[in-house]
Amino acid sequence: MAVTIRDVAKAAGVSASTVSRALSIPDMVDPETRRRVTRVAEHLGYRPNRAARGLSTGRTGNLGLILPDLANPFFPSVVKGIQLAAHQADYQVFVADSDEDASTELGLVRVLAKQVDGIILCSPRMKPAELREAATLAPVVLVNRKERSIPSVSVDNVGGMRQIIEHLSAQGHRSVGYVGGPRSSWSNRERVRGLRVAANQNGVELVELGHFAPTFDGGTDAAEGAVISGVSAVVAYNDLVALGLLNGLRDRGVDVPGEMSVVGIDNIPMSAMVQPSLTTLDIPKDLAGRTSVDLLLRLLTEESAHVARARELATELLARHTTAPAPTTSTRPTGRSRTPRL
Amino acid sequence: MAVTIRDVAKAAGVSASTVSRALSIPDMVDPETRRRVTRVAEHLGYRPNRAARGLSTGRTGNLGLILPDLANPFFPSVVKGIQLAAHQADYQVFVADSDEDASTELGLVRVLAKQVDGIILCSPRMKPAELREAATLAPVVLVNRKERSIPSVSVDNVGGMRQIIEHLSAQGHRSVGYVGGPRSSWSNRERVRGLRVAANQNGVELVELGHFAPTFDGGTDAAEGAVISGVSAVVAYNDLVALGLLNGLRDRGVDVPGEMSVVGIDNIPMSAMVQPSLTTLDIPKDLAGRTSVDLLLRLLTEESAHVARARELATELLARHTTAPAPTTSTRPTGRSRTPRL
DNA sequence: GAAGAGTTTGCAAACGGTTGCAGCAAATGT
DNA sequence: ACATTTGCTGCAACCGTTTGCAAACTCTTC
Repeated sequence: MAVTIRDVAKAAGVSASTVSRALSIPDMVDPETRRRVTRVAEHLGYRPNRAARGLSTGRTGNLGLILPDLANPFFPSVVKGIQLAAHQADYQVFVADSDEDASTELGLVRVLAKQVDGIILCSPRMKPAELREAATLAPVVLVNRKERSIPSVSVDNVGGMRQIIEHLSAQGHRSVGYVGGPRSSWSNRERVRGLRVAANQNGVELVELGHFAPTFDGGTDAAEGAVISGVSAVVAYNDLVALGLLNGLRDRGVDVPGEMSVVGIDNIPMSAMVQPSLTTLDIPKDLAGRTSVDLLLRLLTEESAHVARARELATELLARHTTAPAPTTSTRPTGRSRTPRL
Repeated sequence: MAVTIRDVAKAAGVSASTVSRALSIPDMVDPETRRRVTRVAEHLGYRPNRAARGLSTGRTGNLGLILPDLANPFFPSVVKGIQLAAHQADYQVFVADSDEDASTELGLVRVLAKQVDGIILCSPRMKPAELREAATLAPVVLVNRKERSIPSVSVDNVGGMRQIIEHLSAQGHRSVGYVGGPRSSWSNRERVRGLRVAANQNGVELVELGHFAPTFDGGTDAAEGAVISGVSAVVAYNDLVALGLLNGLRDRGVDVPGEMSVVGIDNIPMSAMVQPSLTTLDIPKDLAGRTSVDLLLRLLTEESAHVARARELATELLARHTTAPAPTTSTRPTGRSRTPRL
């Protein structure tokens, strides 16, 4: 049916090996033959069968990507970055969504392991032991997470939290709430840690408001607690939560940013569209995707020894319109004060 | 490195063929042998190499999925539906994002064709001739689009548009605007067509406001024209556009739904979160994904002759809070009138 | 007890590539 | 003119499966 290497060989009057070499190790064959072969191949519309090639070389030209939830607007940018970088290197990407279920993820790793050259794993919930098991099944790069001895691309959470706290502190907030994400999430733990350190250093009181689902509804649920706690600003686990929180606050008649400042994390597209637009910590999603592919391919090709195995990306606070100076008892909050930019 | 069928064979004291059969055509081997083989395979952690299997059977166990933009919140649900159905049938999915570029898409089809058993193609922009070319390269199922002779899963756009117009008409709107999507989009053309028919039948004037990018910003851009046109309600090409439009209208001080009603299409998650929540035409995204896999696999296995090749899914109007009775010259719009439900 | 039928198994040839090795011709060295 | 290197090519084995075919064996059946 499809045109094979032997078809090309016959048509060009050479052996299959020569065709193979003409296409993949060009300067091992005579320029004249090479030209003829490539012309014939082109003409016949020959495309090497990657599966077959994979069989003999052990390299499939495929990458696997496992992530918890494609519907979370954080991920599409990452995926796009990954796809872009992969395609440029002539790799295809298998994407698998685990529906936020860590056990499914390990299963997916098992299934994918044999079919790909490496796996990009975005699994905030897997346990360290599981991660290490996964890493034995195939070359793995972790995204948005660090784990001893496994290559990873992560984000400077601590630095990001510092930026957030400093921004709030500079505006006079002395008591800041944190609407936490899932207890089992690695990022969540990192963020709490970063917030504590930064709060401490800036003389700010950090009030942990509990754990919530990393969704819009999770944020809505958190509004009540935020109001009661008496903080003047709240940081949310991510933008989706922050958006829900904004919604919950509005329902309760709390003016943002006049009476309460809100900060998100991720900078998902929606955060700039909403009104007032959300102050948030930008995470370079697309870059993270590209970097992870870059790292993975390096590990596959290079002697893998002397390549930096953990990369940490910088974040940047985008001061938009949900943060403002803390209301004081003496002054009524204006709600129209200009939001300072960093 | 990995354990092969021969390893299992040796360990079980049988030939490779027997192992192969024990696992894939169980009742062709002696129950006793079968038991032994499966036990050994299990114990050794044997997993058949799919690429190798693909080589000899011609079936890869992979499906390709090509779509224009993962970042468009419409698609993740579709992708999830596809993945779910595919995994259940023991297929893996290659996902490729074309960045809204139709020519990239044809290239992707070419690349994927040899590596997958079939392709699910979601390409609003490809020309019919290109689609037909694509369909010659691999079994193809179209999603959200119909094209003579190519199997497809689409949505009842005309019926949906009728629901929208009837809803608006019932509330006294006599002049309805349409914020169009890209000129080259098939769905857009279908929607215009459906709107015209329905408007005609309901004695409603349809004002086409032009073509806009299928994004939030596209919607924002459309606001000015909508206001000027003097319509009392506007239908947007999709929810993203509707959301942008809402934003643009607010900037201009136009009260929704008091002075202007707005209807979206797609029912993306965000549409329920925004305030006021968006009245929109729900498209069964997840179902569309599952159906497309179902159809594709049927075409691959069944004698493919007598399987319905085009499936059309029903839509449902979700009346939320951006639609209300048309303002009249005699009565001032209240803006707080209760939005009727269908 | 031999022939025929039915099971169960193994051999070997694919599937479509890659690659070590050997062969051959031309170029180079002396 | 001969030996040696160099450059290019083909042969054949291999990657891990599946599968047509035939061999071997076990039952029936007459």
